[in-house]
Amino acid sequence: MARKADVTLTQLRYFIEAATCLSMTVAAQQLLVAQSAVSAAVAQLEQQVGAQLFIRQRSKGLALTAAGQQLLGDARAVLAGLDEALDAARGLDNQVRGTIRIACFVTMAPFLLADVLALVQEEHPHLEVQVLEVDAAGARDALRSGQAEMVISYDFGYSDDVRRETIAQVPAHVILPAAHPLAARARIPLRELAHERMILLDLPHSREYFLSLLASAGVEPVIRHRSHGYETVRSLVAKGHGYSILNLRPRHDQTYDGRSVVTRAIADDVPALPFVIATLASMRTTARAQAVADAVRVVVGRQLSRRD
Amino acid sequence: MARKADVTLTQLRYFIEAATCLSMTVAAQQLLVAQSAVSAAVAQLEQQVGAQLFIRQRSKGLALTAAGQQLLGDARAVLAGLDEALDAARGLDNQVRGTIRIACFVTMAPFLLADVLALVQEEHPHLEVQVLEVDAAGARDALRSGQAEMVISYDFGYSDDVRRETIAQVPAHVILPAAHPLAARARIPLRELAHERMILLDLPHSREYFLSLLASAGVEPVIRHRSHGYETVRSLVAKGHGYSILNLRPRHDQTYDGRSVVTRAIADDVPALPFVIATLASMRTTARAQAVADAVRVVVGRQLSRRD
DNA sequence: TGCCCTGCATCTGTTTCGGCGATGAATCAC
DNA sequence: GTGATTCATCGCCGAAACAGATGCAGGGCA
Repeated sequence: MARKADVTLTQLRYFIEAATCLSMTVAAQQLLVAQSAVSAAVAQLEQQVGAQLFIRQRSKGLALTAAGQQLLGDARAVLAGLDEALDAARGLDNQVRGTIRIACFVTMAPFLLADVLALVQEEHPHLEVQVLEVDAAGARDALRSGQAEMVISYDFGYSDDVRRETIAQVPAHVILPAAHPLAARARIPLRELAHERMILLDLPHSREYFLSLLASAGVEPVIRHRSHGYETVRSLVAKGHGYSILNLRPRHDQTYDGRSVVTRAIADDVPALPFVIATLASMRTTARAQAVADAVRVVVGRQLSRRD
Repeated sequence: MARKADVTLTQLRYFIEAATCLSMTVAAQQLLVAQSAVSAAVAQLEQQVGAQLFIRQRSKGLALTAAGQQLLGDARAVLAGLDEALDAARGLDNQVRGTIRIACFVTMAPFLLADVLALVQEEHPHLEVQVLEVDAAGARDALRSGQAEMVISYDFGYSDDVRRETIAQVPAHVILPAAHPLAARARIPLRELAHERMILLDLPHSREYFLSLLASAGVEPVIRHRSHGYETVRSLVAKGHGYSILNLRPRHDQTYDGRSVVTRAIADDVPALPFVIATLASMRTTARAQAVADAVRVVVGRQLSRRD
């Protein structure tokens, strides 16, 4: 006996139409196929189901058997369910609702997420955003594994299979203890830092970036401390342990432990960090991702204009 | 954009297997097809759905996108629903449950139905029998149109597309008013009825049968009354309006209006009426029909043995 | 850094399957 | 009987699916 697994959607569709019209000839016209196709499809379906579905009344139409009646209803339900499932899968790409998972580079999170999430919620109340805070390696993994549909980060030399949209350029700056002699200068040449002690924000890609800035000015830094934590670095600097180089810049200079840092521009012509929204090149951009990207652009634009 | 109507069950099955294995290569082995087939099927499905379902991680497996997650669950549900529907359609042919519609020749109904229905209900509590009382033409129509899956009747010269199983032979007999001179005879030669007045049970096939019996004895009957009703014929006979010829024979000779008839065998060697169970030759006999047929055989067997 | 292994995509030749059109068989209406 | 209707069947064809080989990219390892 033929296995039910071999039943075809076409067979079901032809059967439904034939059962609806109670005529294979009419059904064939409706379906824009030859009558023989309908006849063959129904015959196959009957064989595979193992039950007679129609009673053939020569020169009259068809009549449904009990099994046919039963299958007609069920088959309609199955096809409707399939359509619904496909629409749902489609809809997930095209509607700004449901859930989107994104990743955000850890140091950026406190600067952006609150505003971005608020803006998205305002614009698209039915879209829920789940955020993963990641480092450079984590960003790549999150994209690849599908854990995150998009990543907010710097441009960590992503491979070609990652699509990047640059939102802004974030210049590096120097932070110093308030009492530091160099704090008197408006702009600090990196060369001047050669013999100062440095507090390094020690994150995978950031680390190499900071060191490359100094190297381009011929400076090999004296690294006094390393930390994964952005605020930890600031407090170490404020306490007088050394200077640091950072990109994002809080709106104030206070630290958690009540001190403060001073922020100074870099006099050298050094590259800023590209702030990007990264997605997989192999994935079509969904409307949901676009909505979040829009919010990020707006928030970043606001923060840049405030700083001027 | 490709229409969702072109989605194939094979595509769904391959997709589900690939999503389950998180690998097209493994899925292909499970499915006993080439890896290229799975790859192509998934690619087509993605195109037709209009959404990306997998994230391809070279040299690693696959990861499901949000749309893929969604579709995986829905597709499984659809396939399960389809299997269920096919099983249901199949089951209707193989299980003795649900509903069966049969037809019964009108004059037989009061002799058989009560016992048959009781027996079926006893043997198969989950099987409901719906009965249509029909004449000879109605029996044929009921079969053809699917209104009845089987018919209990005499053999009305059904065409070849009707399968007949003969259950019994029902001999014709003569009924007379109690006071009739011929009532003294144990067996009555038809020739003796030549000048008697006849009450004809006037039903399509029965009519021709009764007249053919008389004709075979060279008798052209004097028809005094015709009636479609079996009991009407009996009461007319009891009242003395004439004689009649019938086949089935009540267990008593009383009539509704308090009179009685006498029943006498026919002396001539005339053909009995074949009592048959008729079904469409083009339909496989279902277990349900078989169950009812069994009950009919038992009931008819009982009634014949009682009469001896 | 170079090599191998893995895993998906793609290409090519082959086969299978579904559909078309014509024909046949059975029935009904006239 | 004749024509019309309706479904089944047959031969042919084209498109689609498949298998197998190859290509390509990334990860792991030495």
